[in-house]
Amino acid sequence: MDIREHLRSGLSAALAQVGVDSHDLEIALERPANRDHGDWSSNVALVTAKSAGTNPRALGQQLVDLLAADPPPHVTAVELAGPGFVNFRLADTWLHDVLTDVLEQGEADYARHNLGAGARLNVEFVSANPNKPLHAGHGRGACYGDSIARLRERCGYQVTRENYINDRGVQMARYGESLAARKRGEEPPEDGYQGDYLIDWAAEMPDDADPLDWGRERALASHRATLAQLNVHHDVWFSERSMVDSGAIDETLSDLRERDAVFDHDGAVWLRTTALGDDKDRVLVKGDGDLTYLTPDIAYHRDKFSRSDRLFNVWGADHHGYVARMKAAMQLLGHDPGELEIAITQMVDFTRSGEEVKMSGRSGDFIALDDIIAEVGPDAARFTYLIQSVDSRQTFDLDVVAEQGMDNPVFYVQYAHARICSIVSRAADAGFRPAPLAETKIELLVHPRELEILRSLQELPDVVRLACLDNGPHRVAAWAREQAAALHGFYHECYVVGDGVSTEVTQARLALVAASQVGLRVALDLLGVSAPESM
RNA sequence: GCGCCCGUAGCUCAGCUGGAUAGAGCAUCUGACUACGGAUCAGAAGGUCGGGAGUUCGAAUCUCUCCGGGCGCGCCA
Repeated sequence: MDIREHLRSGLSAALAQVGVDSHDLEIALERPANRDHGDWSSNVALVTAKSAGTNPRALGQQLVDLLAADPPPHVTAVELAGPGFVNFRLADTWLHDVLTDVLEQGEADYARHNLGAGARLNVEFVSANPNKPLHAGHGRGACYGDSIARLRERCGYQVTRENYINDRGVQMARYGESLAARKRGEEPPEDGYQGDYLIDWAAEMPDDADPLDWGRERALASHRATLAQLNVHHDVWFSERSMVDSGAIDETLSDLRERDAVFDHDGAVWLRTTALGDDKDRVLVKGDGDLTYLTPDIAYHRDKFSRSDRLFNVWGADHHGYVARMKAAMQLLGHDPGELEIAITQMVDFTRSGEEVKMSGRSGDFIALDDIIAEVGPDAARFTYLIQSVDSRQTFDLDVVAEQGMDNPVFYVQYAHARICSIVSRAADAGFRPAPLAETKIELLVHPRELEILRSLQELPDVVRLACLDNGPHRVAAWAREQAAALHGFYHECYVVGDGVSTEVTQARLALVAASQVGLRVALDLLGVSAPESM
């Protein structure tokens, strides 16, 4: 049971005794940054003093006196501090409860939540054009989208990972022409695709193949292989072209027409998005009868909604301007725009030896995602993409990330996991077998290093919940680093197996490292990074 | 001009639904194994949280404004 439940009910009862109604109040409890302020602290007195017609310190003192007279479990002291904080000091036993929780719930259930209540969530990410290999910039969205999916799965959503294939329209026609030209040994057309990869692909292409169809499959095979290296696997690859054949696009247009969401003007068909927060109305069908890019996109989102309760899109920074129109379009189709979440990932810069590595979309002059993975390895690539908030522009230093040393947090975390495996196997060699928790004297865990591991583990459920709520997997990466630091520090000061260590302490510490391992495995899995047993 | 993101230690970044003395890694300096992997650990130093104003018991966090950087603002995709 979460210690905060105990403290909350104690505070709630005390508030009732002094005549403050706390029923509709979420009593905040936090771990003070400063240890001198105790193990847990509440600001209820500061928050409620005004409405109670008193001042925070006076109210706080009343609460402290009541709580001290009848302390909640584990509480050894209750103190008033600062402007009116109620601070709790706890016996180490509260952390021993954390150990029990972690080991009883295990990797499968610790830090699992039910925020989604089983709702079907469609997470669409990557969705790169099927006419070139994935480039380094795609890596961020790929790893982010996949970790979002993992977080949501752990938090009670039924997730579908989806990749949209823009396989219709002029850019695909140009791609087919470029591929055919390369096949003939010619340069691609001026408005075609210039990248060297086309030379290789053309060489692979059978003489009788349709360049567009074959080229589409070739590009998708390339995407699939690259993503697989990053441990990213989509459940659905959804073709834009399929919506022409299925009539989904026409259906969408008539649906919008029936809802009076479109109007005709200057020979084009317009969507009324201004009424819903967009800058201007948007053309769906151009004067020449062609569709704009927006129309299939709307049809696609309409289709996703037909099979999902909620949608989550990962878009690059260059697409943030389309958020308002897509939300407006969904609203015009009768959906709650709040059920469509769109995350924007800021751009990534690559440096090597401090020098910027140039990327330009023109003439296919880009760093291939494959090359990044080959240079730094899949785990380092994933961890690096994910350790930073996607709201910030990222600088990805290839030298630093490729280094298998201290500059590189992924190895630091993985090493902590490998080290635990090593300890366990060492203990096994010395004749120690994992004992049932009931027979383990976990109350022997009193060293500050031991308790630090447990404090950190106690935070993991909160970290996972928050990371899910604010779509920030980087929080999990930061936690993993902290847990690893706690483990390494423990390792140096507390021997698990050794001449001066009693059997009981060895058993207790084996339980402790097992719990740390559970936490590390949960975190690494959410990040899609492997947890090696040796390195 | 309008919209979104960012501005925190020398560098790369956390912290942002308000909490007490603003954190981590790297870099710099000083230390630590005759027992579990030194890819480790301990310590030191390092700050006008871009500037200003406001909200209040309290602001890196919320509001306004200004400055600086990035990305967008098509009957292109």
